[in-house]
Amino acid sequence: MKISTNSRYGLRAMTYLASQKDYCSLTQISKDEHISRTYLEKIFAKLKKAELVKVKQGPTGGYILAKPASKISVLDIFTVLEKQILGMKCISQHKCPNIKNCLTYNVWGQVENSIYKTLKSITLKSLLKK
Amino acid sequence: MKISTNSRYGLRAMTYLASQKDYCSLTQISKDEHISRTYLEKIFAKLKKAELVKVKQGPTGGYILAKPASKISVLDIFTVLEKQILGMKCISQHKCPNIKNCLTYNVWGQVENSIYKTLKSITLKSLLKK
DNA sequence: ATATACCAGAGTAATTTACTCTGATTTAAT
DNA sequence: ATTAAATCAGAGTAAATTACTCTGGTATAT
Repeated sequence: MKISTNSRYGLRAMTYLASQKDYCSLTQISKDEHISRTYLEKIFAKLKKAELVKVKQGPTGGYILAKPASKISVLDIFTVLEKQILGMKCISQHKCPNIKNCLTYNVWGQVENSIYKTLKSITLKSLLKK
Repeated sequence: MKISTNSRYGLRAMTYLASQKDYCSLTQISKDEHISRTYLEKIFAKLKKAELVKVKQGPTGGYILAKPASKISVLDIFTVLEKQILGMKCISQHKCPNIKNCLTYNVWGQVENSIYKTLKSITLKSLLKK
């Protein structure tokens, strides 16, 4: 069980943005965080669509948080970047034919819940305080 | 983020054992739970090594829980079958060179902790009560 | 005008997953 | 003792996923 590179990079990039005052270019984030720029582009396309960041194009442009760092949780970010926080087909798409009799089914819901709760409690601001 | 088939099958098989009084053969579990027998063999080799199940060989043999169902948690099972509950290299193997300055590092520990706590609180017995 | 940014989609190598196949070994019941 | 039913062990593999890159755009502030 692990968190995808997508989410991990996204979290790092968002934490980086939270630590900056002005717009940051992807090239800059790419250099400082050692993440491929083209890969960052994919990630930021999603973050933008979800309105977690704002864009300014052209020279001196880049990305900036769309909200205060205290209002953006890790859950907000992972929800956008992780296909599913806990991607069990039997939970998400009701794919398992035996779901009604499945004794283990409840486990996944409980685990998912506790992950949600934890991720929601961590904001970008709280990460900066370190 | 998802739990491996290994762990899911293992949990189902262990829950099955918990619901039975006597030794169960892998062929029987395989049929009832629709899991390939050879695949089950791999899983049970690990469960046996971890002393979560006991073996009786020969005809009428098979596997049985090594402890009461109330004393076996889902965490016990996943610890054996999941390579790592939350397999982030930066947590487990100290692979990241930037770990000391990493602001996001704490997130993984907190998530891991909450998963642990949840999995530990669920016993095989509690799953049967449904 | 143009440099510097973002946008978009196809492509891909490496890794991981979820198994199977084959054959040996052990042991309880007869 | 025989044998049938079980476990044990290790190599092999097809399919899916991951973690990217490559190419060629488009938008816009200076």
